[in-house]
Amino acid sequence: MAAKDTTPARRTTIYDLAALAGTSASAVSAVLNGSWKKRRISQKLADRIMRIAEEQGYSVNIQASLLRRERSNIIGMIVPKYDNRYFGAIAEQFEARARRLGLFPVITCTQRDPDLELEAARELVAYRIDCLVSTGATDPDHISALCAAAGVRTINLDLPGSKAPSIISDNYSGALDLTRHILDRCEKDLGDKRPLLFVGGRATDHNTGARIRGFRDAHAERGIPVSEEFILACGYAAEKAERALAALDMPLPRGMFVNSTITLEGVVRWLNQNRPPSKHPLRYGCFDWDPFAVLLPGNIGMVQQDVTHLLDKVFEELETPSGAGEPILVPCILRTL
Amino acid sequence: MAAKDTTPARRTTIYDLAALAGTSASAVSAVLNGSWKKRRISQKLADRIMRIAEEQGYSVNIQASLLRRERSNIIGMIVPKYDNRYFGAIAEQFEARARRLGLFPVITCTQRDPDLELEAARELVAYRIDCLVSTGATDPDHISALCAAAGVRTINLDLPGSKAPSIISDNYSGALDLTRHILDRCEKDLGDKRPLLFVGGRATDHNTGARIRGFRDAHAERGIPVSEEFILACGYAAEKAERALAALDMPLPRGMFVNSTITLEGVVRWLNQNRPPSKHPLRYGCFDWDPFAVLLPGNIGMVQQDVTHLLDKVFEELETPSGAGEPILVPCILRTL
DNA sequence: CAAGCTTGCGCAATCGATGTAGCATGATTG
DNA sequence: CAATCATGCTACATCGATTGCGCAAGCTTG
Repeated sequence: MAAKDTTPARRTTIYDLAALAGTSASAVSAVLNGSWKKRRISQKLADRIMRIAEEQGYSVNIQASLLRRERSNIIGMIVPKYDNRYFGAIAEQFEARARRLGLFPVITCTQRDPDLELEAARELVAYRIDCLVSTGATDPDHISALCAAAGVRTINLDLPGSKAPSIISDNYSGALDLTRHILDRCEKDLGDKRPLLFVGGRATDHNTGARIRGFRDAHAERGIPVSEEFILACGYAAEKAERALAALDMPLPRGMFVNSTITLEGVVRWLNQNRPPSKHPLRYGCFDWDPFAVLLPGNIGMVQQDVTHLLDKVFEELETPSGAGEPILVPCILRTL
Repeated sequence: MAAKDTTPARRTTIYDLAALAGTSASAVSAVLNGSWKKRRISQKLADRIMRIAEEQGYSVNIQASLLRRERSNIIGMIVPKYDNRYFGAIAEQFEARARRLGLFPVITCTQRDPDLELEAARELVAYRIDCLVSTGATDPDHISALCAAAGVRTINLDLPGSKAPSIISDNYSGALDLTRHILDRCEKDLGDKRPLLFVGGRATDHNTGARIRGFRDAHAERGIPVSEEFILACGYAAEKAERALAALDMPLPRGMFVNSTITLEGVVRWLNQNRPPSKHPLRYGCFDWDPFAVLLPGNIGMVQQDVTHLLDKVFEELETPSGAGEPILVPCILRTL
């Protein structure tokens, strides 16, 4: 109890190491950041500095380093949620790949909240990120504008924008395939030829729009008219789906197209409480994949978005910028069950 | 095409703003970081600076700011995976709460890889984080040591360590409750009184150890002996569970205790391919919760870890440090089905 | 009206790492 | 042996924001 915690423990700096090694801070810096060969530092001095740095448990002050350097090598990503396999996989793979490229990934989860998205983007910009990947952003163009003003590139993932290159799934084709499959199975298994019910998503968001087009076109191919009441774009949240189903003003169709796994949670919950499958056999498919949802009775197909391929494109864009334009479409994988 | 991208677009600094406002950089800095009242800057000047900053879309250079300041207000977290609801919820809630406290959360996913855990910790330390929360870390003490050397506090979450305060679920009680429940149901539904099969996890990790103790004690209460072969601590990954089940050298028990949702994926996959439930009725429970797994036939209980409560404790510890000691146990919630 | 406050603000050092420019020293060449 | 060159290293300005210190002008007070 001599001095009461008089150790604010100033971290070792290159100056400390320089003193210990009897050399200059420049030499230490050069050795530690790898530029020492170009700077004609002898192997001997390099070794000594390295050894001392390790002994002292030295760790660069990135803040100081970045302040001086041109690029930060920090790459930011905003992501709506972590409550499903799709975004989870995006986050994991994004991190792994960024790291492989020597970049430092910083991912922020914005809860599908437009204000939070902007706030998070602003914060990341303050950290001088080199590039921001906006995943599933509500208003990607707003984010791009904000970043552009600070000279930060953006890439849109999952939902397209007009001010930055966008990489998204081919939602139309995915929905077309899934809808065809559900219609087939409804007819084959249940002898039902009526239109399916589309549940979940926001009618204003690009992906839901594309999926609804695919959904409608698959019906049109078969000459099945789809009236408005069959489209329940009630939002993504599980509770919203439950409420929408409860408020349904017609007999529940035998086939359903569920627009996301989180929506599926609500749908399944509602069905279990209101339409025991024994009494009301159903066939449904879901846009997005989940390993347990795959096993649900009645689930006959899940569209898995190709995360690896999507991120391939993101990192291609990162390395050789092509600029904004038509979204790059990545095919989905239909997993029939 | 006049000059080919001759705009490295140097970001606006406080000096630029000072020039525009006809004042000094100190004044600008004080106004923008809120310390201007203490520094007796007039309201009038403050307003002018604010206006100009907004017009210019100014954004502080956090690197420069942090370099000068004492604390960084960055709080780091490492997390093993994003492929399940538990860690997803931890990440989401951690971010939200950190943000509410004015901290900047940086989460890194370490893929259950001990080397990556250390590497990530080292990197976060370089960013001068104020505190690191190691979630489910393989070797939390190693991380704590590394951080301590740099004067960075650590808090262990989900898996305990001896060198930092640890906040974990009460795995023993959770496992005891779940095992009792499965045993009851096996007897009631199937008339089976044999021991359950424990599948998944690493025997060396604290949580699996505690759960196995709970598992054994619940059997002991009923006088059911559990031999070694009933404990399959084969790792967490789904494939490992499948292989372990395939290699099982005895008839498959009627009841199972599955140690995580990711393990459950493997178990269910294997069962579906090898023991159609119709021919081999089972009762199983799982430590960890998943909304779709809840609906699986045969699944009769899931233990949900209380993420909100766990994070309450983490942030309590953050605000009023108590130091290392016995892990703080947070009760789990058994969701019977 | 001099001494002492208060108000409002600017100067300059500082944080730690980086990289350019330059200075010794020894080796090589004509 | 002088001129040239390569080698190995150091000094110092710099990045942008923060902050202790101090200065000037206006206001009180006796």
